[in-house]
Amino acid sequence: MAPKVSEEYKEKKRQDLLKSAMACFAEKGYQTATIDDIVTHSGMSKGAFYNYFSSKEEIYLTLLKQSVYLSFQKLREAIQSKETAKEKLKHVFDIYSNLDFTKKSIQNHRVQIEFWIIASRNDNLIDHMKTHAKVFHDFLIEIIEEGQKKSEFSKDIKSADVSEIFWAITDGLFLHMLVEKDEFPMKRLYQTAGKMILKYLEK
Amino acid sequence: MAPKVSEEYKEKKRQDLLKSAMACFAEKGYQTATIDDIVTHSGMSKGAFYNYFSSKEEIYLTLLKQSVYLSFQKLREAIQSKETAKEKLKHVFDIYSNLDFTKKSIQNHRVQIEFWIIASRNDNLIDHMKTHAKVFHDFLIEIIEEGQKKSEFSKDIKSADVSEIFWAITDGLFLHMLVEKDEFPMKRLYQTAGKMILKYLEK
Amino acid sequence: MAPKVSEEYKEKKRQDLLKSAMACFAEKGYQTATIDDIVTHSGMSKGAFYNYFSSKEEIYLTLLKQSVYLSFQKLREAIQSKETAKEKLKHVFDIYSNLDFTKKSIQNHRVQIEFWIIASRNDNLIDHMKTHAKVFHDFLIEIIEEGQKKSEFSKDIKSADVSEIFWAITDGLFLHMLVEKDEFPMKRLYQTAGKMILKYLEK
Amino acid sequence: MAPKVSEEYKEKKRQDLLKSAMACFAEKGYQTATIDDIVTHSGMSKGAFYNYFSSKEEIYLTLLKQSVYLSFQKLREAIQSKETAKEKLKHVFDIYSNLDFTKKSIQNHRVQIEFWIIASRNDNLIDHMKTHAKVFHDFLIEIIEEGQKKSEFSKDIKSADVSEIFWAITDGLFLHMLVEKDEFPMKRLYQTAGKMILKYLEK
DNA sequence: CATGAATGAGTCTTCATTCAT
DNA sequence: CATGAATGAAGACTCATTCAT
Repeated sequence: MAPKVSEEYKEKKRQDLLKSAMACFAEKGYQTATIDDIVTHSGMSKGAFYNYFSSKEEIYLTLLKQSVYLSFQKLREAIQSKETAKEKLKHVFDIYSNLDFTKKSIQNHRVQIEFWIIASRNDNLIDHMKTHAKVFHDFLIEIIEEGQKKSEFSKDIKSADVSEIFWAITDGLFLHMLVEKDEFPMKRLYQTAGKMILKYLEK
Repeated sequence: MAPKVSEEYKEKKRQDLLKSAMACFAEKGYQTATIDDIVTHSGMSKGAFYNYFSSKEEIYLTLLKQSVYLSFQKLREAIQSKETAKEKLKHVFDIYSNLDFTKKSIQNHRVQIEFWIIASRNDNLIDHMKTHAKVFHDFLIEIIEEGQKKSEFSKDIKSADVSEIFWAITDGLFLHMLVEKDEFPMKRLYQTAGKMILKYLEK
Repeated sequence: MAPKVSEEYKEKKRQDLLKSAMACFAEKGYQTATIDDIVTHSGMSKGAFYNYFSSKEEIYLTLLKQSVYLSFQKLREAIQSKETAKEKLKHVFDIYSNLDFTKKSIQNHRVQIEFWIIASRNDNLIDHMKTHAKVFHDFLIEIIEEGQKKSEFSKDIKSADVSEIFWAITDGLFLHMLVEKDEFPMKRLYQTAGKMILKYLEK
Repeated sequence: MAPKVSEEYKEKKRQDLLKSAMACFAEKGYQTATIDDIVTHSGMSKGAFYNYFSSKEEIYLTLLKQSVYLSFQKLREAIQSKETAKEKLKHVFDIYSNLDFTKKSIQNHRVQIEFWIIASRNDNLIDHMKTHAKVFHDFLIEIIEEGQKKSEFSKDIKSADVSEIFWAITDGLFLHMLVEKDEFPMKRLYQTAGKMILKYLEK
């Protein structure tokens, strides 16, 4: 027999909880945010929460998987129209430097970085983290190696290292932005970093 | 009334507690590490702890202030002997790329990054953090501008931005190392980043 | 308004729920088994459950009343063909010593004993329990006194006490069997107990 | 350095908690009695409880071990002065039939029997239970076999079976007493059971 | 009647902090 | 000053029961 509420209804509630959880984890951090915070934020009851997620940890992980997945999807799509490796790379820099650095967006990044630290203390989560990191890492390596094949970029350069440095800059800048907030010239810094990397890649 | 114990004795106990606290916060994180963990690690009693620090938060803050201060001192001393700005900069890269990436060292960095996140949620701590960041930031700006004055580096470049990117790379790489652990070629990555920055700075 | 479904249909569902409840209470105990366990086991919905029983307690009580009733019916029927009191008594011993000590049967006994304990804490249930106990108790007393009248058994013996001891042995052995499980020589023990009682009853 | 409170003080508190726990488990049962019930009964705080026992389960187990141990100690001591096996056995019957069937004593037995059921659902506890049961079981077997050696008792009888039946009667009678309460002629029943067993053992 | 999502009081457990000794 | 037992507020999670659909 069909369930009394539609799947869309349930999915919406689930997403509401995820949104509330993101807001709470961002504001207070994983440990400090409570289930009560989340359900109060979402207007649901505690019991309802546990109908959708089995634990605080589970919603946290779901949140992370989802947001990482979504941001990677966007990245991949954005690149498709570009021809040369250099253009692709530039576009990646553009995307990151044009992110809306609204409060909400910043908070998402805070959750991501916090997770990185939490994961580093937990063997189960580490694998999870590595897998996600690899997706982004490989994505950039692919572009760089394409550029090397097409002789846009120097062949003497280790693509993996440049990719690693790019993501380090990304995470490092976000980390700093968390503290510096409004005064942080994220856009300009990102573009500068882009130039720096391109200059290094070019022969 | 004359104090019953010498100041040195008290200072030693304080330092013991700080060391234990660092070990515990590094291993478990600020929220997860308990006062019990710290006093057990240090061999003292809970009562003793509260004679030296008024709260868990206080020892955490003290720790951070102290450890940042120590690492900056080392940095400043290390470059004194160098002549040119380029040499100084290279030396900074060298220092970071030759850090001992032992478990203990990694854990200290984890504490630092975690603090960055915690601070970002607390207006009182943010100022604190900014002040500390500024010390490192200014240190690098000074070197870069010296290089620009001496025409070692291009004058078209914003020194503050390069400094910011350098510290972003530093924090970003440490963040990634936390997860990748032993397999992470920190040294090579640091040297690559150094080359990248130098190439960008040079005319 | 005419009922929408037949009485048989409703009774069938009720019995299904009772069976499921017995299985769950047996497996997990009254407190630990949940309504969810019961409805999952029966394939019904929680709402359906509450159409047939007003509470967890109610289904529990219903179960107990029913199962005690059933087992007594069997006992009474089994005796009818026997002539002498001694034969009747022996047959009771036989019936119990030949019960199938399958997992399911053991679990039923567990439920019975557990109910005994739960009832002992609740004045309403105690009367209930006493009434049921009395049925079994009187049944045995009747046989023994018949034997005394017919001079099969010694008249110096208090029939009620022997009956009480018989049921104590029965419940005690089942209790021990719950723990000893497969290794428990229930059949032999029951027969030994039977001989012991008969020897005592005989002049 | 010496602890600030004596070991006796701590042991007393521990025993207070055990007493309170026994009272609460007896009154409400393991599942229904709460930590709050126990600490309220003992006049301590919830936190204090967890200084002495790590969980509700732990205090429950401790309680069981202790009370079983104590009652067995008493039993063994009581026997020592007796010469013949028959006298020993009679004395065991006497001890049980002269137990004070006060409310408190009855409640202890309720806890014991309830534990038997709980243990039967948990593989870890079952072994525990078997071990305890064996102590009592072996104790009786020893006496019976001594009587067989000395020709006080028939050699055709399986000592283990008689022992098993004795303990079954004991537990069975206690179970029934829980429900019948004051009206239950425990003493007389126990003596009757004793005669029954002795008659069976004698040649 | 059936469904199963929602409710929220109730439970165990943790832990920063206090304070009598 | 040192000790560590005591405190109790707070938090994650459960589950019998209700009720809108």
